[in-house]
Amino acid sequence: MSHELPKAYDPSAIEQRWAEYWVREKLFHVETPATPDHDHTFTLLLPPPNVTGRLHMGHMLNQTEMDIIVRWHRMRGFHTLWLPGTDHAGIATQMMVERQLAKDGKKRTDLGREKFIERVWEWKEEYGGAILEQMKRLGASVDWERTFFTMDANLSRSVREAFVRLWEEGLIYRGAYIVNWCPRCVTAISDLETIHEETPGKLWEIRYPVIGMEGEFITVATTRPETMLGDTAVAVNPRDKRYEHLHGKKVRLPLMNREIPVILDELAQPEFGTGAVKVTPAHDPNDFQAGLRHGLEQIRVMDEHAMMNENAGLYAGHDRYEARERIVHDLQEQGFLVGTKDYTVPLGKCDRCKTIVEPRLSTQWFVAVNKEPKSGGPSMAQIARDVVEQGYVKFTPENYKTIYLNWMENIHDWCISRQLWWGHRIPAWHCAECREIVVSRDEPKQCTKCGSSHLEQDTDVLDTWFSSGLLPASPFGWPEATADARAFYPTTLLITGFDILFFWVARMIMMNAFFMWRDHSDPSCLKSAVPFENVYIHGLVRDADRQKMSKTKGNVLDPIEVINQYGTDATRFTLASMASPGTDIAFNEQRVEGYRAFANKIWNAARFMFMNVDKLAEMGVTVDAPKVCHPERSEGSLSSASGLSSFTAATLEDRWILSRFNRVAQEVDESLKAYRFDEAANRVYSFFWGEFCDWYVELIKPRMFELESDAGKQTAKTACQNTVVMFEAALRLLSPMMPFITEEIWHAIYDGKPPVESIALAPYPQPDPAQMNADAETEMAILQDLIVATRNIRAELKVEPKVKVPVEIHASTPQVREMIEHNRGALERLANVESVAFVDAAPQQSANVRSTTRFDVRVVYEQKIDKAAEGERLKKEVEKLEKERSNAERQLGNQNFLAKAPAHVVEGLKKRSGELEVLLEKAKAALGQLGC
RNA sequence: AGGCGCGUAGCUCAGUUGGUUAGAGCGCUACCUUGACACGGUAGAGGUCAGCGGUUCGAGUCCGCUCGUGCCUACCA
Repeated sequence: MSHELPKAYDPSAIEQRWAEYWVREKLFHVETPATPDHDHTFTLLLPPPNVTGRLHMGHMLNQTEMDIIVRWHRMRGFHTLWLPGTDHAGIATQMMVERQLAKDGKKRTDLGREKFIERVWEWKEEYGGAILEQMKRLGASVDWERTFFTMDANLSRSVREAFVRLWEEGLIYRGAYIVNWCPRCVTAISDLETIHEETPGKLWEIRYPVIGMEGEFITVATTRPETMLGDTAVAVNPRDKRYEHLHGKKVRLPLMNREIPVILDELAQPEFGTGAVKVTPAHDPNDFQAGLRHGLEQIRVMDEHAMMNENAGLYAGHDRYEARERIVHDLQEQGFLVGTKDYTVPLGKCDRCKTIVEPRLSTQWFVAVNKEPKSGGPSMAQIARDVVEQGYVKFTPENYKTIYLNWMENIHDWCISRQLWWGHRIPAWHCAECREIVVSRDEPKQCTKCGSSHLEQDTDVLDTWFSSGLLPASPFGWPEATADARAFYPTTLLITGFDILFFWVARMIMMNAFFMWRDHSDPSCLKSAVPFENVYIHGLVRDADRQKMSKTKGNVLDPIEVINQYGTDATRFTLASMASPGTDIAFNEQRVEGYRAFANKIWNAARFMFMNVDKLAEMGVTVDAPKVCHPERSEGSLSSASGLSSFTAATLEDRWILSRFNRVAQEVDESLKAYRFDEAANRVYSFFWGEFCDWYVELIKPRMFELESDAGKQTAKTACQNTVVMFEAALRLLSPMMPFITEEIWHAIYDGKPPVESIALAPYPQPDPAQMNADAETEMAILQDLIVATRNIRAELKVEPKVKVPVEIHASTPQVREMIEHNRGALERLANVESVAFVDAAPQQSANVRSTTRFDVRVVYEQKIDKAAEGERLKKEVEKLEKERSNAERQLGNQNFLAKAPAHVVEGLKKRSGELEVLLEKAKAALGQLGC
């Protein structure tokens, strides 16, 4: 093989190419298996981004985590499907197109519903794929062939099916209730889409004169005085003695001059304020309920834009806040305003446009989540609780289980209708003759009640989350029991952010579990009804100062720009290395720089490897590329081998790196099983850089460079072969986290003729206990200590870097001595040592000596040293050792400790105590030698 | 108003069921262009684990309180 990697690592030169290759070759496409095999299938649904979306850091974190898990499973031989799609995003998309129309001075009503929807589809075709294109640059290994859209024909069919079934079960109802209304979006929104913010406001106290009782008033308080125009009663608590004399009376509503009754209702709480409350059934949810209890008239005083309407008397035509000012002014003028207080109100705002929500009486469609279906069985919320309580859906981190159950416990009916045009139109038709509502999967020809053919479809569309709540069953063809559904449902895992836990995760569990459970032939089987078996919830990506990224703050980082600057691999690795469960990520560009350096390190290690392979090739010595088998994907069985069968463990460093690799492979597997992306990333990082590059490569260099004799060439061949084999395996280990650079180097190792089309299809290294070697690790640790100690003395003595020095070594045992003798070359090379001499007695302590329990090493070098600094260093060490020793002595002298602590802890401490004696003695001797 | 979480080196964070010497990256200091890499190498400085009290042979880890800080949920005028 002959390889020419460019001198500098340049991610932009390779990443685009591989991203396109993976898509073009359909490498991550999976067929539907003929026979389902859930134990060896891994399915994951991409939380579908909005068609209006642009990729942000949150997406990138989410997708990096998913891609790592997906690639890891795929390489371990699972039949792996990562299903992508986009969401039609009702309000957001409609707003986008409306804005486009506004540029031509047009409104959607100018076009009419049909033409407008056509425009939205055109928009979607043109711009809707942008975010998916961006995803490709991240290397997301999704099955592009299966990309869905929530308004595709088959998904729309699922939506209609779900709606009709819920209607038939009596779980969908329509009626006039108070809903959260956004006057800017001109639609109802759900409770969840209303965000509450404590906002400073005012509390106005107004007195209503009691009719027939001159000089008598009832004082009420309100934060929204404009609603008083719609008051139809004043409520007092029946137990409230203060108002007993007013029972059955009427009051005159100021400004409107309307007579309204004093009613007795628990709505009014004696402890709060004056104990009397104005009742506005058309503009407040509590008042609405009270209104129903007392048969009060509902007077709407605002229109859908929150402008005061014809019922608002003098104030008609004014905006709600303008009207408020005028009303307060007029009340003051007319002597009805008793007081004004500062007051903090929890204001509801529209999640999308931040407009203050107006509670509004309007006719909407609702899902009764707590109600039992007509044909029997538990409610939707009940099933949603059951599947989680019984562990069929597992949350990581676990505390989200409690949060979820808590929310599910207090869940209210869900308003699912929206007064928009873009979305799934409600499959209900109103009879023009008899007002009957006909709910149907297909457009009905005639009214089921009176037979009239004058039917008009309801104009509302469904909440976007109604359709996404049917994922992942819908793209698999629900309600049909398709082969896809059998093979891939329930999905294995869902990875998402906590911000959509209630919006989406909870609704998916609720809707899927409800329908699948009822579909199931064996209804006791909740296990197979769930939409996914595991949920992993990750944190938020914040800026470097832990601030939430937001457009208004201007601290939003565009992942594509970060990628352009540092490369996708480095950016992915950064996110992975910081993704510790349960915590947010403070995204720091310096960190990305560090991981770009890591990629560069790998790149250069590869160049070193290829340089030597090529040098040998020129001498006629061939180094073979390692053989890698294709994971047996149809079987789904895990490849048990580390892929290191052609590694020759000839020397200590060989045995050591082989052992370390297997141990690291094990740790990475364990980390990923627990979604510890940070641990997995850090393990691979420190292995590749801190062990493979810093030690192994340095240690084998002598073997690589001695090419004079035939024997030398053979030694070099083995060393080189080992490097290639180890490198190749390490690439596979790293590949899920850094798919691009690993793919590039991997193909280079195989000289463009790899055993499979992609490293992503090669087997993931699995730990092999037979290749682990505790002795080699211990010996290597001693050798490393020896080298570091020697370097340490050199630095302390300020030996010129280029000067080689002789050392004397006293080994604690013959075995240690033998090991050092075997590896004296390493010591000479890595610590710049001229010669090694072994001595029988431990050398006298001095600044030239370092001691451990295994060896003493003395550098033979005469140089005036900084006595003060050396003394300082030794004093510190003695202090530290003494403190530790006294701790140990105290513990070991404690009968309770000896009796209660586990044996290995006691043993360990005894051993350490012995070591401390030796080390302390030596350190003290050194200090004495120094004359301190 | 309820609920949850966090506070460990200058910065960003690890620290698994309490167990011997609290770690990493970046930054910092000194030295080094050694035949892959200055996006590099070698050595080093830096922590009373927010504070107080308790449980325990033993606490960064468990419990209580205090201070600081962040988030979620909620129809009280």
